[in-house]
Amino acid sequence: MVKPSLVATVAVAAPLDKLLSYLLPAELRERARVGVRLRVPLGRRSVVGYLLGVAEGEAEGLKPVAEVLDEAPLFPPAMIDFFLRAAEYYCHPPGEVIRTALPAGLSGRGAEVSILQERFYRAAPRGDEPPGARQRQICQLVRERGQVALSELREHFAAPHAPLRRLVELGFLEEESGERLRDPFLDQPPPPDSQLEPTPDQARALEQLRAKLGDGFAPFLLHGVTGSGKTEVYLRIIAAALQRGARALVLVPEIALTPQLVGRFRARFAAAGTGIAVLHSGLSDGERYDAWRAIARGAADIVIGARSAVFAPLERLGVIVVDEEHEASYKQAEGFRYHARDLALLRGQMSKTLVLLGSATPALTTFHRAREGQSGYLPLAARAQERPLPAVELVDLVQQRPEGVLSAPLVAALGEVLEARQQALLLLNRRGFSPYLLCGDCGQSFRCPNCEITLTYYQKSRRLRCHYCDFSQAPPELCPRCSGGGLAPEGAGTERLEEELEALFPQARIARMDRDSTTRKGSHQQLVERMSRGEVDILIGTQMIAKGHDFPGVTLVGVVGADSSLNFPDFRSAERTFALLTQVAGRAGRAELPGRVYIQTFAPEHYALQCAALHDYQGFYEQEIAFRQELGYPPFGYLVNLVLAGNDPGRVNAAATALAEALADDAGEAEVLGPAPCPLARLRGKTRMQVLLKAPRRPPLRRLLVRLDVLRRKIPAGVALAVDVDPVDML
DNA sequence: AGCACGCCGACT
DNA sequence: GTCGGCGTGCTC
Repeated sequence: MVKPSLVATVAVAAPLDKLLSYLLPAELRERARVGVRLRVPLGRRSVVGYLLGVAEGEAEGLKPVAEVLDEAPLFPPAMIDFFLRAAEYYCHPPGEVIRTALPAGLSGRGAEVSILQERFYRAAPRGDEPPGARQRQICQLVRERGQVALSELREHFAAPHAPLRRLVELGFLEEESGERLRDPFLDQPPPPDSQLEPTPDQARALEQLRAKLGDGFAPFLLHGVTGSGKTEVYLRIIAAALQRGARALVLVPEIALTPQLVGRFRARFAAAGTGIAVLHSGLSDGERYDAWRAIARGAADIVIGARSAVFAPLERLGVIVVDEEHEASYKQAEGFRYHARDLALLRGQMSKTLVLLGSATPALTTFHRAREGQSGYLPLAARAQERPLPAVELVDLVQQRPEGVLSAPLVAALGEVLEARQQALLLLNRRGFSPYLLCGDCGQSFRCPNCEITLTYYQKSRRLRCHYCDFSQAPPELCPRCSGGGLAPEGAGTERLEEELEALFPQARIARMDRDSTTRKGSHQQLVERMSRGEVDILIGTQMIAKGHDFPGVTLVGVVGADSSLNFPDFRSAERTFALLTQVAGRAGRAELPGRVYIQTFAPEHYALQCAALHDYQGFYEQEIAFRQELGYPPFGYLVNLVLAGNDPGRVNAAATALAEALADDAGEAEVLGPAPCPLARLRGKTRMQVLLKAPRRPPLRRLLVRLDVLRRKIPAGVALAVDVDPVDML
C-alpha cells in the first residue's frame, strides 16, 4: 500500500501556464500555509513558487518542495481564485501574475528573499554631543525623530554605517532590529476634517450605494466634475462599510499626485483609530513589504494605493473605489498588462462587494456600461457656489498664425491676468525645447539610434535626447550632412514656451512642471506649494499640471497645442483629448474669480474640442460612441494586441507574419489585423511588430487566444511575444 | 524564461 | 572526426 502523501499545488514564478504539484515533506507541513512562498525544483534549476493549496494525494513522480520562504502567508486563500481568473483573462502565467501582484523586493528572483527585519536607531539617554560632524548630524536627526530606520538614514546620509557603529559603541544611540511598520504619512499630522453636509446629489448617490452595501456585487459609476464632491461620497460610503465591519480598497491613479485625497482620508478616519495603509511609489521595498504585511495581518481597514493596490491582501472587502477611473495609468504597460479598474470590477464581482468608479470624464466603456444598465449611474452636478464652468475659447491657429508659440488672444489674456495679479496655467504636452532639430538647408533631422523617433532638443543643457531610452548626444554645430549652419529647432516644447514667456513678460514669475523639472524627489510637491502660495504667476507644464492639484488663484488656462494628443495614432485619441481638455479647463476660476480658457488648435471644428469647450460630456459621448460602433471598437468590440519584439528585424517580421497567418487561418468571427509595425516600430534597439485581434464578442477572441498558447511555442528564439488584452494604447 | 536534447556546418 | 549553431520541447 502506498501511504497517502501531502501534495502542494504551486504556481511557479516562471512563464508556465499550468500549476504544478510538489510533494510536501512532513517537516515542512507546519510552515507551509497557503499563501507563502516556496523554493521548488524546476527542471535543473530552483525557483520561487507560491503555495496555492495542500491536499492528500499520490506522490508518484513528484519532486519535493525544497524550502518554505515565509513565516506568514502573503495573501489570503480567498485571493487565489482572483489571481487565477486574472491570469486567465490576461493570458498571463499565474506565477507571473502573483509575482507582479506581490510587493517588489520579494519577487523571488535570484537569492534575495524575505526582507522581514529592519534595523532601527533610537536615541540613548546621553545628552552630550558626539565627536565629529557627521556623527553629530546623524545623532541629531535620530534625537529629533525619536526612532529612525536604517533605510531612512541611508536616504539622508551617504554611507552611514561607520558613524552609526561608532555612535552605538559610544552609547549615543541604541540599535534594535525588528519588524517595522511605518506609515510615511504619519510624519505629518492629519489635516482637520471638514465634514460638509451632503448636497442633494450626494445624498441621492449615497442612498443608492447604501442600499446595495453588503448585498453582493454592485458596480456604480459616480460621474461628477472636479469640485462636485466625489471624495465626500467615497468617505461616507466607506464609513458605512466600516460600520458593518467591512474593509475598503481605494485606487487612485498616482498617489504622488493626490496627497490631499490621502489627507482627507486620514482626517476622516485615522483619528478614529481606523488603520489606513497607503501603498505608494515613494515607499522603499522594505516599507512596501511592511505595509503589505500589515494589510495581510488584518491591521488595515482602508488601503489606498495606485494600480498594484488592486492586489492588496485585504479580506472582508465591502467597497472598492476607483478614483479617476478613466486614467490610462491604471493599465500596466508591460509584463502582466492588467487594467486595475477592470480587475477591481472582477475582484468586486468575486468578493461580492460594491465597486464605485469615479470620474468627471468616464471612460467611454464605463459610461456605456452605465447607460446599458450594467452598472448603477450616480451623477453629481457641480456645486454652483464652488466653481462656475469657465468660458472656453477655441483659437484657430490657421486663422491666428502666431509668431511664436502663443497666439495673440492668449498673450493678451496672459497680460490681463498678470495685471490683475492672478495666476495662469499653460498646458503644452511636450517636454524639451523642441521636438526636432532640423537642418533648414538639407532637411537633415536627428533620430535616436535605438528608437524610431526624433531626438528632442534641449536648449539649456545643449543636448539631443531620446524620450524613450537613455540615449543623448550633443548637437553638432554644423549639419553633418551638408556641413551648413542651418540647424534650427523646429516645433515647441515646454522649455521653449518658458523662454518665449520670459521674453514676453520679463517681470512675471514663471515656473515649469514636467518630467524634466520634477526628477528630484519632492520637487513636484515643491512646485505645487510655490504655486499655491502665489509665488508663481504662470505655471507651464505637460499634462502633469492638469492632474490632482487645485490652484485656487488660477483664472486663466491656456492649452498651447491641443492637436498633439488628437493626432495620436490610436482610436482613443479623441477620448483622451476630451478628458485632458476638460480636466485642465476645470482648473480655471472660482466663484469670486471667473475663469477663462483658451485652447489653441488647428482643428477647432473637431467634436472632442467643441464638446470640451462646452463642457459637454454627453455630447462627446454621443459622437464618439457612433464612431466606435461603426468601426467595431470598444465597447462594441474587443481587442487583443500581440506585440512581437526582437533585435533582428527579419526574424521579428517573419515571426509576426507566420503568427498572423496561422491565426487568420481559423479566426471565425474575429479579425486578425496585421502584422504591421508598431506605432513605435523600434524601441530601445528592438524592432516591434504587432498583430491586432478584434472581435465583436469575447468568445471568438478567447478561442483565438487558446490557439495562441500553442502557436507561441513556435515563435523563434530572439523574438518575444507580449499579449496585451484590452490595450489602452498601442505604442 | 532557462535548460536540455538533437541534428547539420567549419575547425583544432 | 568534434565544437557549436539554434530549432523544439519540457519543466511537478
